[in-house]
Amino acid sequence: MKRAPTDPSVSAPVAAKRAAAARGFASAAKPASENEAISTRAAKAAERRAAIIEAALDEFTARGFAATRIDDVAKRAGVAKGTIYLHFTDKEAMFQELVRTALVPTMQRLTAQPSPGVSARQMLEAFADAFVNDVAQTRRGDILRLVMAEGTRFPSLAEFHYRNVVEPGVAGIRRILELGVARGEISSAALAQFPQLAVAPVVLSVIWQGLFGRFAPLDVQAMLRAHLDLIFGERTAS
Amino acid sequence: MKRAPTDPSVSAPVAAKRAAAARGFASAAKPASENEAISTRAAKAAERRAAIIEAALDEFTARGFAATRIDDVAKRAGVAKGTIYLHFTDKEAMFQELVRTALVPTMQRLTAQPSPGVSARQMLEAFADAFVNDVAQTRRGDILRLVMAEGTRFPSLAEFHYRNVVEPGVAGIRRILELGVARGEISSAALAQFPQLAVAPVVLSVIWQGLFGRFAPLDVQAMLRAHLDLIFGERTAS
Amino acid sequence: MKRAPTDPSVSAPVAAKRAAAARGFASAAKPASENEAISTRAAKAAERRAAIIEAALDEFTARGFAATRIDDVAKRAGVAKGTIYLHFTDKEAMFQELVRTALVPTMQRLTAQPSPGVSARQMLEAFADAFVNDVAQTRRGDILRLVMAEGTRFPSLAEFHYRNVVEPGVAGIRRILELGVARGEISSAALAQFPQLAVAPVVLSVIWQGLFGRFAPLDVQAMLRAHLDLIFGERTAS
Amino acid sequence: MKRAPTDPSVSAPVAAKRAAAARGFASAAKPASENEAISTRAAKAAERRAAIIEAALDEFTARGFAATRIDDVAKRAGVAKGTIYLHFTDKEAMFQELVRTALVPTMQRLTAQPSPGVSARQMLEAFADAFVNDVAQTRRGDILRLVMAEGTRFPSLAEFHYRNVVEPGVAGIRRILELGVARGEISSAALAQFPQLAVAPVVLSVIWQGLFGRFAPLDVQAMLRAHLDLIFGERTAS
DNA sequence: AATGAATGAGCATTCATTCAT
DNA sequence: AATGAATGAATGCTCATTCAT
Repeated sequence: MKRAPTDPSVSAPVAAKRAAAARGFASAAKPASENEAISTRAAKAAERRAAIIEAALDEFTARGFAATRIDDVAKRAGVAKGTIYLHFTDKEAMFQELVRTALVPTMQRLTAQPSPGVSARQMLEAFADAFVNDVAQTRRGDILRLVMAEGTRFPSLAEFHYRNVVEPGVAGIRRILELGVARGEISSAALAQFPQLAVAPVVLSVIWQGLFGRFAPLDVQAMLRAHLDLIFGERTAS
Repeated sequence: MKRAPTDPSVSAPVAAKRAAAARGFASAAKPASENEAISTRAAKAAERRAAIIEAALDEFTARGFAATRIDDVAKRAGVAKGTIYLHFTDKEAMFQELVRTALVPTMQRLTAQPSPGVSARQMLEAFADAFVNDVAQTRRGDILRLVMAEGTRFPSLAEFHYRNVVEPGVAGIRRILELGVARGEISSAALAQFPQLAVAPVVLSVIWQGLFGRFAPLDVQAMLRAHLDLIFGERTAS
Repeated sequence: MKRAPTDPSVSAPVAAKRAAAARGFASAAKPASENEAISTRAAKAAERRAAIIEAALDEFTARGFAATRIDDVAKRAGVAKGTIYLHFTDKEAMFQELVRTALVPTMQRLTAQPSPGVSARQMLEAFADAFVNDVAQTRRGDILRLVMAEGTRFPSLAEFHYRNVVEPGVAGIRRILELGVARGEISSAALAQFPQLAVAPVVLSVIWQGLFGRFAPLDVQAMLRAHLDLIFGERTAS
Repeated sequence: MKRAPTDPSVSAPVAAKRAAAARGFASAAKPASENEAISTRAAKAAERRAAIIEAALDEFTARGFAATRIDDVAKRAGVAKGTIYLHFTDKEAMFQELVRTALVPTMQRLTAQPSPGVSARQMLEAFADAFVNDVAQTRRGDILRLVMAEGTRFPSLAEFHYRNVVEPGVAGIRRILELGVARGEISSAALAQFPQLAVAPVVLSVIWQGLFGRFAPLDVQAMLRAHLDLIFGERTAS
């Protein structure tokens, strides 16, 4: 099994710059210093940390936990190997810390409070669209895949995601489904008992694209729409 | 990440014996000699090979490819390390060889020819039952999970499974769905366009049980039944 | 360093046959049984032993001691690995036994009694010709090279060759040189003190051809003749 | 073949110190900093590299390429195994790199421009003396032996030495011989056609001392002098 | 804080030797 | 005697982690 560079087009320093501007993932670490010109020690440290996180995610999603080398993460982040250990106690801590925080905000947004006057179908459509736009087509999809792939080896990680991503997500979906049943939009009461059924195509799409996307890509959006038709009992034209 | 024995209750010799009786995986290698007492060289070799396969599957499913040590496979199989290299050229060949062949026969059986006079619902029910009995509750479920987890790192493996497991499986399901639509059992024509929707809960269940089964087990059978109700438009009692 | 087959054109069975007919090296082992048709156990064993010796020499000269694999010797000899251990206690014993006996008879012939009425020059010419024909152009040259290459690591082997090949050889040459001096053929008396000087070009040629022969072959015969001219004080035409 | 320490009298730290003072081999790496007390990172690295080179030469010359263990080189150099891989990509690269550079400067000096007003005999005498002092009696002699022993297995190494050591050396000797012929010092014109004849005793001495030096040492200096007498046609007193 | 050279435990693979058949 | 499957010690190389600068 040869080892290939994850992204040879990105040189280390460029990667560092790009990483410094990482959206979302490490925003908490960089307190948006009052002035861009001001570059305090703390700001620099935050930048570095963000670069490391960015690089680590790239490597971990591309290679998995075991096959990722700290050396490569460091190179990609544009820092020295030792620097990583100033931010993370060890490789596993880095992995778990990164993967833990990477999805929570997104999932919280995805399963946010439904607006009152909206139909269940519209809610699920919004959810599906958000998933396609914010997860399936971004690096978050890779992270989701990573959690599924490595979760078995990191029980605490799996449980963390269950508590913070899956459970709330399923609960949110269930609320929507119950609303749909209550309003008569959905005829199958069993669906609310297994909200997983509503999410299953999302899980499948993540796996599918990761394994087969290269040669047999799936039109996730269309599939999710067909799924909603199924749930809401609408007969689609053949 | 501390390394723990995958199954400390099984001593090496016992493992070897158990392996000798391995169901399915290496059956081709042991031609069921006329008499059990007969123990030819070939039979012994087949036994050993079966033991290695068994052990390797245990270790690979428990730890993943990278974290599995040949030494542990050997110990678990009750053979010396060198013996493994009499049967497989290297670790990766062993991994791919095992995982490639492990699912194909089962999947072929699962998606076999539907009996003529049977309803689409019955067919899918049979499929769901077979999956629960032969995959979800056996080691094949672990292997399926393993393919999902490592497939990204082994493109040829992913493609092999696509061609030999996924594509035929999806095609089989599609035929059933089309039959259902033709017979009026299924109202949603879009389903036949995305047979993946019919299989999605199966994929979800594999992932779910692998990650969360320990603390939040899923009643896969019940879920699949609910899913069929959804597909066939039957309103289940709440 | 990739490992390449020493002689891919020779298949194992053919090699065995050819080995069975090995000239010289193992003749002592095959007592020329009364009748060729008779193939006693002993004769078969001798044949096998000869095949092993032949194969071992091929491999050892091609790869050196450390890089030669018993497995390859067995394959080349057309016998099973275990069979080798019926004839030799271990790899080193095989190596030493082979290399020890391979040169002695030849060297004895090369330094045999000088015919009485022959000039010193003629004697040395005969020696040079014999060396070129029987050593430089045959596998014995490889063996000589092998001894030079591995001798440092096998002190007893080096000493054996000193006692049985070098010492007698040098003594023989010295006798010839003294004869030449006594007869007035040779003017330099110092030569007889260092008979090694007379043999030095022979040693050089073995090394040279082994290392550089591929791209810078040496005309050994011509060089040896020039050397004789030097020794016997004849001025060669430019 | 029992494995014995090459030089048990030298403890690791001592070896490192000694290596730091290695003559010639790694001189380029240590830029002779202004003050001996100054110990920059670069200097330390150079020291380490020199220690590794020294140790590796010891081991390689004592055991040959295949039988040398990286572990032993590391121990002897007083560094950890991994450190070696910071300086050389792998064992073969280390071997070739060391052996390639070890002889070139010496050989260049040996075959340097002859002073104009000097006789051919004096030139060859200077060459012989330099060889005895700088090669035969130093570790360079071992390296030369090593090249002869392993050259067959490393064609590129053999060719490198041919181009950089042998070819220029032979050319230099040839020039001297031609000068001698032109001046009437040398009567045999054939000698200039085979300058190898002038070097042959040098080659023989390297081999001889390596194989038989322990129990039958050769007075190389005297032999080379006798050889010069032979070349220049002087009759030595018996 | 940052660096990156140094460390050494860890692991895949090889191969001489043994021994049951 | 002959076989070749099985063994397991040996060894090259990797890479997470440490620490002197």
